[in-house]
Amino acid sequence: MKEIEKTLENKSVRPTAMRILIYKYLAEKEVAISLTDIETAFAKAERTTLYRTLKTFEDKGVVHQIDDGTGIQKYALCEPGCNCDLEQDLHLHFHCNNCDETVCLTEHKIPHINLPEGYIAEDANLVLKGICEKCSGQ
Amino acid sequence: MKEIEKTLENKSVRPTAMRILIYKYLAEKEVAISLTDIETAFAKAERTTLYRTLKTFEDKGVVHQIDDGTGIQKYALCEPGCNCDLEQDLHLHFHCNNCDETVCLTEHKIPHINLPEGYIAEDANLVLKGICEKCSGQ
DNA sequence: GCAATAAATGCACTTCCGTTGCATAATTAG
DNA sequence: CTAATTATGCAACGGAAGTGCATTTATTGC
Ligand SMILES: [Mn+2]
Ligand SMILES: [Mn+2]
Ligand SMILES: [Zn+2]
Ligand SMILES: [Zn+2]
Repeated sequence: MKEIEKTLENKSVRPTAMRILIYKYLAEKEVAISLTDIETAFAKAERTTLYRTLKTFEDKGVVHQIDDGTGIQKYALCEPGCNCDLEQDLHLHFHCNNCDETVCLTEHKIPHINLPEGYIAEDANLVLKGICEKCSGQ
Repeated sequence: MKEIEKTLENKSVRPTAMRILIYKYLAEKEVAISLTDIETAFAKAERTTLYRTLKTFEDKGVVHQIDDGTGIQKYALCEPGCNCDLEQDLHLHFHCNNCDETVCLTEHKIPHINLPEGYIAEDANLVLKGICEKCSGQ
């Protein structure tokens, strides 16, 4: 479990008890996680601490934020070597209309789009919505 | 100006005074509009009426809703013959990080994506963010 | 035209989520 | 050990979406 502490320190995030717990929680879930999810999982902890932990993780590149169109901010651990800032690193996300879960499809990059004259793209977000593999019965 | 009344009636929306005003407002703006925008433009009108007008417009296919990632719901008039439900009608949206405006790029459809086994796509949202033509100095 | 009915509007209030200020506790650096 | 920095706890705020219900306005059947 010293692994996690190493990972956090490498990203200059001090490995406090709470942060390690949250990291572990994120690591064992394979879906995008909201603040409310974490709040529920750690009912005794302070909401603000959880909130700021996520923000710190985001700032330091431990997680990336996901906007899946539900209006609720979600987060997922960055892949090792992930470079969220760079456009070529942008993968798409899938939101299941049935189970309401959102997953990263890290292998599926957002295709390049030719914009009209004068438009300069700096970032992109592509969310597909439908039925996930778990819910589609296969 | 009977044009607008006709358009609304064709979509089974009763053309009340307020609705016609809001329609005109949407028509003369070439960017996506939020409830707050409309609230500002029609300061004397009731927020709820404006809110429900947008919802009615959306339900009846007068406007389509736009999620540009700002967390604020925006709306734009549907193109004549637009079929927002159908996947092939999905166009992308561009949000300017400078002027904070969002526009429909109705000519740019969202490219088809090959999802992993088991995933069934029903809907999609693609937002590009960057500098718009007005702000890019050309 | 008039009463009965349906739809639109106005007002108040709520909920959800994200966010901030500031005091206290814990950790780190000198 | 002390001072400075950082993390946590608690309370409160704010924006935006949404709802319930009374009232006004429009529509329909007669
Ligand atoms: Mn992701
Ligand atoms: Mn659009
Ligand atoms: Zn699912
Ligand atoms: Zn712009």
